[in-house]
Amino acid sequence: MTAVDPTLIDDLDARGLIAQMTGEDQLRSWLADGSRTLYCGFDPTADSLHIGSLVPLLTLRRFQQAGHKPLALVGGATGLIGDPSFKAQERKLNTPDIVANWVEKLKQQVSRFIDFGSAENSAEVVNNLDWTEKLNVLDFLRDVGKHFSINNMIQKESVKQRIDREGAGISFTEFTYMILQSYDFAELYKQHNCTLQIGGSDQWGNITGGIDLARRMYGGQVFGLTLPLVTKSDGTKFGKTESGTIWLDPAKTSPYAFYQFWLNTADADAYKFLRYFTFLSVADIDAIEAADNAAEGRPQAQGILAREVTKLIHGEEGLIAAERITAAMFSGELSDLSESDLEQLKLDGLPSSDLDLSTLSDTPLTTLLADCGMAKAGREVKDALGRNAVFINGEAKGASDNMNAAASFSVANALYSRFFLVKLGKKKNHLFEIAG
RNA sequence: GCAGGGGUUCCCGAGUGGCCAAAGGGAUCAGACUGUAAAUCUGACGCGCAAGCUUCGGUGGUUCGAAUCCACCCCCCUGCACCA
Repeated sequence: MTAVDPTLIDDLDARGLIAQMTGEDQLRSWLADGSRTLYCGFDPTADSLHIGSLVPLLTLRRFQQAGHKPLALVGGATGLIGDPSFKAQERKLNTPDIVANWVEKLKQQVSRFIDFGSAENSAEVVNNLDWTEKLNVLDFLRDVGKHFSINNMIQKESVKQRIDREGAGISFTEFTYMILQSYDFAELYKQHNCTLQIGGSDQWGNITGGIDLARRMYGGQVFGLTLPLVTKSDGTKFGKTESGTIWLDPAKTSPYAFYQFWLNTADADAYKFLRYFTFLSVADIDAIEAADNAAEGRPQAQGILAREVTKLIHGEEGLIAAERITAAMFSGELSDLSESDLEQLKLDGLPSSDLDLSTLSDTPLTTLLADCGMAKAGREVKDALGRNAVFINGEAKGASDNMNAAASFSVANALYSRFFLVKLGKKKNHLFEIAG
């Protein structure tokens, strides 16, 4: 039997990672007394997870490090239905082939965060479609549905607003989601002796549903633990930026952009995020906070956070690439960059595109920079030009340069006759390479 | 099905014949201040370098002129009825 770390719950608690749990004392001793199997579900709602799923994902890993066996459940079945929990509106159903495709991608992604190789508590990925697919309706209704009381289900906070609220409503399909997820827990209890489900705090209703079902169907005593929803001090939504969601897939959010996201964390959130998203000890994080408070000026927390999380998600190479670009864009002199440095930045994931000089004469900068994705619309570029906040190879451009892109992008001005590094505002950079 | 309420620019939400690309707030972008932070202040915020162009559920109409008026249609909500 694998040795377990009995302080796990205390550590999670100290990190602020426990929103709710069932049978606290019982659960503590249950986890302290032996290696247990737990699971967390991830529904395929896109072709990649985003940082919203990071807290549960990393928590699975914390359990594994403490000697427990994690199961990552990918919701091939539940993804076909859609979880109504705290959703304001009914969602559109995705087609089975799309969901199946996403399931495959999530399986691979999830696999990188927990350890499958080694020990007795090696992780597994399971798919609830495997046991739901062959279930027929009548059996489901008789064997599973009988254990659920509609009276209880409509009391759940997670669906209450959909039931009470004007203008929303809930379909039978989504309403049934809770039953499906409950069935997962019961099934995992039977198949894997899985006795704990973790998830975001929005999953509480679904988790307690599963606990009841496992008891009713198999007489099993199982537990639930939920993790807090990540919030930001300024009240805006965590995990989104102007350019959209922060994904875990490096093809969707480059390690550089990922690193920058964490680096830009507000002071008020930085230490909380260190506790949530890194494996640094709580004592170390407290020490960092104390040191930052004592010091003048810029805190070190964001840098540590960005490094730790980027390394966790994108590995050492991803981190190095992100730091290389950051150094070049925010501190380095352009003249310090060698030709191969520039080539490397492009490979590292600095946004870049090819430039055809021959078509430049009638293209305003506003169009050019909006099209390459630096700004959402020409208007933003225009605004920046009006404030001399556009730099091409370090040279400030103003409104009068707008119609004269050809002069700004001339071979003579190019770095190594090939590259243009364009900066819009303080934080947006783009590398152009002369095509051909 | 009947009655009533409603569909406005990313979101919330004003606007009921011209002064409306459409108040206000949020989100977002840029600038100042800083520390690639927060707060604050400034500017931008349908598209377009511009001239100008395209919007207010849809289609048609009235009018010199419509988000605003009329007709029909679609969708949502609330009652009631129908169904059982």
